[in-house]
Amino acid sequence: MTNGPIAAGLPESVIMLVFMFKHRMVKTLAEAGADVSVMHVRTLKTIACLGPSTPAELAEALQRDKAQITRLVKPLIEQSYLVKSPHPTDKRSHVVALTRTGLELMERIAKAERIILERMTEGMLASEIEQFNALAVRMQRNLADRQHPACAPRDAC
Amino acid sequence: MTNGPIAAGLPESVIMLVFMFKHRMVKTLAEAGADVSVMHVRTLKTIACLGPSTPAELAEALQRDKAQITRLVKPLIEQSYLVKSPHPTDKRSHVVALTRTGLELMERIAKAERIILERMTEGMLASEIEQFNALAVRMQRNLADRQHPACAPRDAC
DNA sequence: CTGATTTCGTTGATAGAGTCAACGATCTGG
DNA sequence: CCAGATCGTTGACTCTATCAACGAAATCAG
Repeated sequence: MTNGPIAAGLPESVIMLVFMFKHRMVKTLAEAGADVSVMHVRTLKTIACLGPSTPAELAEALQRDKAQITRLVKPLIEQSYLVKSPHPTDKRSHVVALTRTGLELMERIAKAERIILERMTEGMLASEIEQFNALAVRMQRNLADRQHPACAPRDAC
Repeated sequence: MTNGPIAAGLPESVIMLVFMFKHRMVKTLAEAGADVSVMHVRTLKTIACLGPSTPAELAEALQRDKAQITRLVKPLIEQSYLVKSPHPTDKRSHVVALTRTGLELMERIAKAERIILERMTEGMLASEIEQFNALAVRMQRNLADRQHPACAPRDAC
């Protein structure tokens, strides 16, 4: 029934990895003078990936509470990285889309993130990186709530 | 100079994986009636690994601010999972150690965590799990601050 | 030894991240 | 049309994280 011995350090190593990655991102963003947090960056990336989106769509894609989406999007609109337009068919809702400024910010961020990723994967084969990513996705899907269709596997962008 | 194309989804997949793992841990801990957070669990595990430790040692092992260690340890002492004893040679410091109650809690937590890990690694080969873990450790070390000796690679327990 | 500096853990302040409950507005199905 | 579901927002709260300042103790220089 089991998969044999499970590496006890598995959670630790990944938690630490993510912590360090976020840590570097925060520092890099601060140095770049971008007044956004890691979650703001993930929000922007998700919108770049999905196209103009409703808060509900972002909440599903990021697996976050809709309340948090509201609070993430607000400063991004204030800083003109996003624009809010009324939803075409549902007056309760609206869609947020990247502005030109938002796209420019994302380009700067992508450049910074690329440097971090290159350092992170230093000395690793492309095939190793690819496999690591694939395994992360598999485990993520294994942990997803199977009862809840919204948590079904999503394709990368 | 580069490693070729870097999977753009790498940060996303790992961030999401860690988020989901923590999410399950929080739920599991609540169900088990353990009034501790994920960081509390990591603190206990670190002490179990290192043995009786000073806050400074925990801060280094967990890569967290010493202030946060103070705040993590406090409720664990209040709940009698840890005991604080004076440091043998340094009157400024002290050591925290697991109590019998703390060890019992850790056993319960280990059992719960094992279930999560089995689900997470469902359908994966032991070799895949092992390799994933090894790659995570390598990337974590690549990101560690090389100037700062405290961030040097640590052996697992 | 003595004084200057450093280090130890604690505390306060602040910010980010995440969750839950409630609400008004709107949509939808009967 | 009306009852119930859904949308985004807000309030309140917890956990996580960081930085600066502090008293106490250790250490180092002279």
